[in-house]
Amino acid sequence: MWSRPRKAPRQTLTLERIVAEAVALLDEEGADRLTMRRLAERLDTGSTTLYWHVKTKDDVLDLALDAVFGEVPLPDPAGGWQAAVRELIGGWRAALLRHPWSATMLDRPLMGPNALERTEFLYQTLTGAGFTAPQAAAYSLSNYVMGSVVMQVTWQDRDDEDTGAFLRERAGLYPALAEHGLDHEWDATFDEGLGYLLTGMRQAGKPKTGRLD
Amino acid sequence: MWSRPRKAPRQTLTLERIVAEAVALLDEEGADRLTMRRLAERLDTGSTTLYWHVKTKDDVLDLALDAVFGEVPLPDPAGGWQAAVRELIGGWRAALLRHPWSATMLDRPLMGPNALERTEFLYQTLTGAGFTAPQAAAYSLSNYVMGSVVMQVTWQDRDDEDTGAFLRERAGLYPALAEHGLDHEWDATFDEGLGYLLTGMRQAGKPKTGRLD
DNA sequence: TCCACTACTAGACCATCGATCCGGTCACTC
DNA sequence: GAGTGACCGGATCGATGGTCTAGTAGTGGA
Repeated sequence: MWSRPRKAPRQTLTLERIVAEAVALLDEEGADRLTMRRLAERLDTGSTTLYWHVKTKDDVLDLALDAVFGEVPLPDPAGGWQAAVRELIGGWRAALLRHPWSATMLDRPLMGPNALERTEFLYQTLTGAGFTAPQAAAYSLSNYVMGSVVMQVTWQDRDDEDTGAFLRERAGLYPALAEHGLDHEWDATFDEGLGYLLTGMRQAGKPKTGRLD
Repeated sequence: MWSRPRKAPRQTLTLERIVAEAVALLDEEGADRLTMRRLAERLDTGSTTLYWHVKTKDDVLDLALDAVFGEVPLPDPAGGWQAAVRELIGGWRAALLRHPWSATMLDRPLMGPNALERTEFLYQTLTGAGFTAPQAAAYSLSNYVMGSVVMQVTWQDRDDEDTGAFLRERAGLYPALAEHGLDHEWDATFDEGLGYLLTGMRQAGKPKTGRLD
């Protein structure tokens, strides 16, 4: 998708409008309700027309997902690498949570310009902090956000009543889970886990470079 | 009479056979090639028949996914909590990677008995290690595995040629990414990130309980 | 011995989807 | 003012998830 050359625009229907409407539709109705027909209808056109601007439906999804990444603010690096990482990752998470459908789509290559820009920022922040091989750190951090969002989106809107009851019924089988796993303070838990990662990264880096704090 | 084919004996089609065949089909052809028709064909029956054993296709997927979790060995807790966690999480990752299609399905509630058993084990290991509130730790760890698998599955089979070329062409835009982000030693990187997490967890727990080592 | 009942199977069918074919229309350019 | 290429859409294709209808084979009861 990203490597294909862009067609010249004309007027009424533009790629931007398509993407914006796709995001709106996804926000309002969810991933499984996005069909080319429905999207076309909202844009007051025929489904065929969309295929002039876009090769497949997957293109629409790729573009919509990258639009979400575009909402992630790039932090000011002046506050130190850990603050920058926290801010970037936090914004990353917030943007994905604002558009819960995006969690279902993280299994596609994030090669859009917005996603790449954020990843590049992460790598630069980490190398700037003294990591000579920032890959593992960047990998851990992005894995952690992705996983967190997928997990939260999967569980938070499901009837907490239902899962709660389900697990409590089986408290005999899963005692620790039933006792500690039910109430979720998503934000706090996320921050705590991010803290673990940053602590570990600081520790691992220190002996080598002495700069990571 | 004698030329008539003997009708297959009773009990030919069981839920177990359906799930096993679904996993095999998913392994061989991938998630998007699993259709009820194809699955029925492989089981030498009609697609309708499947719906006697199963309510929807999602049921098949839920069962198949939980079957993958069933492959994750439960470690021996005797070696200490960190070894147990490493072993559980490593086996978790390995099982998912053996069935790459499973990465696409992590956005559904993992309420199967096999998945729950592993989660319970994780919670028990962590509480046994002295974590009074093991939720954040368990959350971090499972998020990390999930994210790692999704990331690796997304990227490793994609033509490394293509993404490599794509990024190198844009090395001006994404210098740090092009320099450090291309070669992947998946296993080592995963272990390193897991190390960060465990270090962070140890540090965080120590002052409170003094037992986490 | 017969009959009802359960477990199970299949073909035809429905609505819907992504995508394409083919036939247009409109705004520019030469 | 003819032509060209950007743009649009109705009809349609093949495939899918799922249901309806119509069974059949074996089992237990009377």
